[in-house]
Amino acid sequence: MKSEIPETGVPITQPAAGNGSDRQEASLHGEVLLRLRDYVVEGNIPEGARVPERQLCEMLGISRTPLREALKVLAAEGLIELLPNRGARVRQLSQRDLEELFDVMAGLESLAGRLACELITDEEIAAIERLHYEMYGHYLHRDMHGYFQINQQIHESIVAAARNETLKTTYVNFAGRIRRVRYSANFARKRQRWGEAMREHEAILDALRRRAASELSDTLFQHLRNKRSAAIDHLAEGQNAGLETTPQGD
Amino acid sequence: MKSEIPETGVPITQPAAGNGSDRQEASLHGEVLLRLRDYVVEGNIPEGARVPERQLCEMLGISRTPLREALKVLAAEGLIELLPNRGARVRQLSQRDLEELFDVMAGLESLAGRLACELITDEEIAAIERLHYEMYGHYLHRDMHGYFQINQQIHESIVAAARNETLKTTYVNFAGRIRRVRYSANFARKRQRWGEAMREHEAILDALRRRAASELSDTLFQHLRNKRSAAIDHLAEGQNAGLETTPQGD
DNA sequence: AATACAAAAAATGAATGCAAAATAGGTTCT
DNA sequence: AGAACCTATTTTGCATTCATTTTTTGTATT
Repeated sequence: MKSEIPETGVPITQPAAGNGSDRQEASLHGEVLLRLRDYVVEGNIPEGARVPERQLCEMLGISRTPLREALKVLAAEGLIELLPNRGARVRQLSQRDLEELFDVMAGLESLAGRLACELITDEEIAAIERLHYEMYGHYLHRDMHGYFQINQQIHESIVAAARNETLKTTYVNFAGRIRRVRYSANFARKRQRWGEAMREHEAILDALRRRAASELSDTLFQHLRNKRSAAIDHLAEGQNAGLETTPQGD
Repeated sequence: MKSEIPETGVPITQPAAGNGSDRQEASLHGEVLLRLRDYVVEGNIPEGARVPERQLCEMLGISRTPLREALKVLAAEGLIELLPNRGARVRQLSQRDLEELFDVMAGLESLAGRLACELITDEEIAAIERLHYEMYGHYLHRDMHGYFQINQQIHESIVAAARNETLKTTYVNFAGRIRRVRYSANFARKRQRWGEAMREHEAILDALRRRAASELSDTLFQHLRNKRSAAIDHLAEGQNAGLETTPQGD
């Protein structure tokens, strides 16, 4: 097997019928775009692997026209790259690329926190506090999966509280790019970072309660920066060790 | 004239030949994308105007396939929107959309400033200082155009100093979305904001010299926030007064 | 005259077809 | 045997064609 994509394809038989997912998209192009984006984000295609259009068409059960449109969009989103006359391949992210991505994410969350301070309600803060304590429970039980999930919910809640759809969309886009790597490399937070991260989260909550915009902005940025270091370190180790990809991992 | 696009089209006769612009793009799709993006950003198509594919094809001298690919990408970039079976139209930005865009821009620049503090050289700071004094000259001479131009250069310099290509790309994308509106509405900074803006710029420079990351982040954000208010106010006035579009303005 | 309906025209979404480029495979030459 | 070259196959980029859907135009009815 020389970097061929695995065939996990379920053809798009019923474009807008009940297919488990709640999103509906009238056009074939849109459906293909959603499917293909997930497919790439979930790490089903090895990095840098060449992706013959034909094969994807068969996998999705469509012709090349809508597929190529979707590929162009995914390229614009930064998930894949299109080499002239040489097809699409999954974008290979260098360590530097990842650092950049993490920093932009940090900036976006930092912005989200700043904006959130302006209009967030007591109820929203209370909801985040509940999540925080729930997460603390997972921390005490050393339940990494649960912890990670709630952690993500907290960050999403802050972004939601910013009340800025443009920001949210951008945030989701970048999160997808990173998630691809996360899926592929299956990296998790280092155990030793846990306590630190919990303390940072408490500082975040504290600043949020006081609606201290600048302070929250700083705290969030620093928190994400620390995350970045842990992730990059872990990834570097994995790369050196020739880590195999684990598509379904989480 | 019922919102038809004006015909300013120069067909793409020589895809990669010396066409004034320094960018070269091998594929027809890429060329079309660049041309069309500029065309939209420069405000050549009225907001919300329907854009018949056929007409654009004739204007660019190509078939519908590469054009449609480009349209999909522009839609993904947020410049136009594609209504199912009803064609593409230039995305109409509500006042809320603009506020969101400005805030995201503010967040990105704020991030840029924060990152810039980490690695910016004395030479880069000196260059920005020179720009600052040049801008001050324009301010004294009440040369709004010159002022505006240098102002933009300063902000771009800060983004460049962040040494983050991902951030820069995102920044340019959002700047384009706003620029479209700027071109169309031809809004300029209010005179009364000038003095204020100059003082803010001095504070920015000051924080930059001291590499005070958090402070610079705050100052930049606040500066952009103030810009936002001025722009939104101006735009609201213009809309109420039924301001006509001035594509070539600047 | 205004509304409702129906047919025609046009525009969109997607599939197919075709030429050019790239890759693969085989052959020749050193 | 290995490198260079040439041919065949595959793949890509774009144009064209076809089927739907939308929009327009025309007609009939109240």
